[in-house]
Amino acid sequence: MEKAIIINELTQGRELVNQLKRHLDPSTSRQTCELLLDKILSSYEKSLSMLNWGGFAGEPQPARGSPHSFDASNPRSEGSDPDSKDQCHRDVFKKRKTLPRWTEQVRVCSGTGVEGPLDDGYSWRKYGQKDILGANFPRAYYRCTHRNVQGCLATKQVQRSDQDSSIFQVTYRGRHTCIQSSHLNPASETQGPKPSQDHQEKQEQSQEMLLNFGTDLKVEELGSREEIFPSFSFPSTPIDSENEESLIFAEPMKENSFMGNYSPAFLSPATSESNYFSLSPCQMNFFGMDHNLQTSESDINEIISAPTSVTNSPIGDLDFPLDQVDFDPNFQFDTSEFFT
DNA sequence: AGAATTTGACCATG
DNA sequence: CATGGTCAAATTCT
Repeated sequence: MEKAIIINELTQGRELVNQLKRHLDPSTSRQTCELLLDKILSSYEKSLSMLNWGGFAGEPQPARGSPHSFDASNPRSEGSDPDSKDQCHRDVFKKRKTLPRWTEQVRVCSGTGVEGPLDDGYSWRKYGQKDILGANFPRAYYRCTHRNVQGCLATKQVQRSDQDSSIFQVTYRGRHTCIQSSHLNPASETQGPKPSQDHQEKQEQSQEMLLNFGTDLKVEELGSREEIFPSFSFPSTPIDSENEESLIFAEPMKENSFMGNYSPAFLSPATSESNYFSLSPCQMNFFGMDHNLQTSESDINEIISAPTSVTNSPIGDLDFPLDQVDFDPNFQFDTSEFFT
């Protein structure tokens, strides 16, 4: 498993080098080249760190959702009693706090200029939209379509970037506990749902995403950064400083037949958005999975008071802040210029 | 008809 | 009180 990931990383590094090679002409901005170099370095760093520690420094995805009870997760059940409504509200927010949260920057580039809904392989249902202070574009709120059916608590927010309207910042919250009916893998179904299947499932997801992107939108993952650190699990870490993840492009290797000729649509820090549009539709779909997801528990009491997942799962619950220890301390965050 | 989206109102939080 | 997040009725879409 880890071997495959490392191979992924290294292969990406090779591809990036190839890309850089193609960029070696005067027309390409030095910035772009440096960006590629950063990515290449990140790829190698990641691989090395994985080899060094024998384990995966950061989980590619957090564990599947903790077994919150469905009832609790569905506060709105046509509540006729206003009092209970308030109570439920509180529950909702409590839950929210305990959910892992991470953000990804996604660039949507389509030849026709149609910025469509970002399809990340899950089915989302929009439940709100809000104008955000200081932002040119409203923020859209989505939750998993299967929330009511399966109690899946995953939500996401999509915020279009002010500077580059082709960039969306997607903030995910909570993980999918639902089963995507679109692709029920019979092989894995027979094994039953086990916590240890997370990697596999996530990989399926990303593959599916790739397929979706291939036929529909071209989406690039630009990067991601973790937002929140609870204060207690990592006292020695400067909490105020944000940790920025380098760009990791972990597309599944098996279906990369289209990999040969992707265009240099590789972006470009927010400074050079204009020439990006001049490019023809992306020929390459890169999808980067975030390898440094962390949970964001802000209330220790809640963690302690919700030990169900810990006791139920032999593997342990990655919702638990301990998995921040997995955060690779030696990893270099050298792509900070990437973000505004 | 049922599902999804829109949109103003409501609520918690700082 | 301003702001961000969510609800839910109304509306649109399939």
